[in-house]
Amino acid sequence: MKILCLHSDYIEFEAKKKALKSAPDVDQAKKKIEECLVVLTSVEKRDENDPDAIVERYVKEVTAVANEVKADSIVVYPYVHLTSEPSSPQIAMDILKKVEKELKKEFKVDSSPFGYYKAFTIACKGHPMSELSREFGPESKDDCCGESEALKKEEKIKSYWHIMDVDGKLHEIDKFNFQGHDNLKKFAVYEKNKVRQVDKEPAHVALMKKLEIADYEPGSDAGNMRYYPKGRLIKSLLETYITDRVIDYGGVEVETPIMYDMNHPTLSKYLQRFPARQYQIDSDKRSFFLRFAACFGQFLIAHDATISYKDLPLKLYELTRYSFRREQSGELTGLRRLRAFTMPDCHALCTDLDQAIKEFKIRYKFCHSILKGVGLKKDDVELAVRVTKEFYESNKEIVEGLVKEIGKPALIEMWDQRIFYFILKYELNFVDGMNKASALSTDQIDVENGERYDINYTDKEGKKNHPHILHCSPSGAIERNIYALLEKAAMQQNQGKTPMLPMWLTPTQIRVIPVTDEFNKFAQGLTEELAAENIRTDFDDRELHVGKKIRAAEKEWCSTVLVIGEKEQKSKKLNVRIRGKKDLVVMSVKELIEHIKKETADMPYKRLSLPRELSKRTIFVG
RNA sequence: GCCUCCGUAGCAUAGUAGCUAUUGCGUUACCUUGGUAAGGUAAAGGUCACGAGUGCAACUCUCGUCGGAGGCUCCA
Repeated sequence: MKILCLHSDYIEFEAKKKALKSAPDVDQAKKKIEECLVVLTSVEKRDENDPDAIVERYVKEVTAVANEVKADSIVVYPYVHLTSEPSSPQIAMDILKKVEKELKKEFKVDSSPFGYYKAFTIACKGHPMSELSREFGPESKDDCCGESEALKKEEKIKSYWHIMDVDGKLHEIDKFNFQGHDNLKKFAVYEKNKVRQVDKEPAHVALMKKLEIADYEPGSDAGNMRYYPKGRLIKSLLETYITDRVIDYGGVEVETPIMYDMNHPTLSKYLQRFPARQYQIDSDKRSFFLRFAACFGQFLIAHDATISYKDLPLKLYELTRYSFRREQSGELTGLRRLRAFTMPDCHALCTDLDQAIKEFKIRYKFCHSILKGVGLKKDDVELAVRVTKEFYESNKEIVEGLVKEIGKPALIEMWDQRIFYFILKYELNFVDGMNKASALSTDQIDVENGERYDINYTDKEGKKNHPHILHCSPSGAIERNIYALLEKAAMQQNQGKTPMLPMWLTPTQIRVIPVTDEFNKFAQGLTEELAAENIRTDFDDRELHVGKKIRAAEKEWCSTVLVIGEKEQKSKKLNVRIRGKKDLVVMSVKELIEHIKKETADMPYKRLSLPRELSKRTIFVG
């Protein structure tokens, strides 16, 4: 919808000739209205998705303008020339009729005839507020008043908060004894009361820069980060790890487009169920939105596939680089909350609720195991379960099972009716040093989209059925994993411990430091030898004193540091400084390799794409 | 999106309505050949975020824009 509001002394128009066959006849061809707000109006193609929302928004906008300029007479003037993508005349007429009816409740309203060539004269007042244009759609991004269906619905729905203990008993949050469960308390308070007392920048923001992992990119939109070589390595390792594990679990990896047609019949309906928070792209005459998850692509694939009950559960998987969510600018922070993020998304199509529940349980264990591999144990996360009352009443033991598995009390949110498309959902939340909580792993039982997307499988009797669909991100966003690891390291540092990343993610696993440049050759040989074992090794060939090189290695969080000189060259024994340990350890090369292999067992390996000689490395951050 | 605070060299910082804008790290050059967390000397490096306004004079005051942080709100 595009409108142009003109506060006018008068408007005079005359209907000359029908421009559309379908145009209704008019009884009064010529008309003059004085002291009015003329609203030139173009109804657009995209408005067809949700005419009622558009009417509501239109009335709101026009009312606001009319009140501002103190006009009590409004002229709705159909004016298709404002847009290059008009809606069908039928819908436009329908919308305009409704608009007129609504506006009449508060204003004197006239309208010019629809579908005619018209002659007109407008005398615009010319004061600063007298000419205003507005543009909006059912999905418009600066949609402040046209809240989506789901949002409005959510306001009405009551939710009940509880803590469930390991024995499956529900407690009121206020009455629960949180002793020994500090993080859960912080998380529960955070979720329920939305209380926050933070005045500092989160710790990981400084770390992500200092360690040359990631940085803000002023040349892009907010929440779209740049990743330096070390950050790319860490991301790539996490991506590989999670993808490999999902494939082991039975995931079938696909790749789907990052943008979708706004007017696709199925997608547009789905879109309307959520707040208008997506990026839009206009290309020629079509509008696209950037995906906020892999659901669309995977559902469209599933829609076209021939699926037998024997194939189920069918687990479709994609690592989305990127998913996009246009979060409000004030909500973005470092790597915690982004507008472009990398999210593994694994759906499972299941025959019925029973199979969905069975699979849901398998995946819950799977998520815990994924997070453990990433470096986040059960101690590091808090469980939240969101469930409809109806589902809970008849499936208590499932929720209890989730709590039992994590082995500590959890937050339960219960709704008296279903808001979104799911009946049960859990999240594993990380609570950071400032008591902020963010969801990592999550899974949902979706009872709606099988039908919405017309996804079918053939059952034993040869009949078509819609599957139940599980939506799971086993790790949550990769960037958020990095955020959690850095925040965890920062918390350890505050407790006087040495901050570090899991060794398999550490960019430099072995730093070789020659005592003088005399030993550079030896150092280089040793570096190559270790690197050949798939251990990320580099050596500090810069003309610096040993103490300084060690300091540099410590500041980079290198897992192990070797200082080598004459002693090592002769004895072939290495003095190894292991991060987090006070004393030096003497090892042979073989023992060192074994130590690293043991620490990184079963985790993927990738090379770091930087020169092994530190003197040849570009400094990306001061 | 709204409210509050912030933006000075690659990074981190000091400072003032007035003459050539601090300091540290890093960078470059030279000296130092050094054994487990900072060796020495020197040099280069700045449109004080951007734009407008007020003043004889603006990095400094005011407004706007952009970017960042925190709060509100939100998180499919």
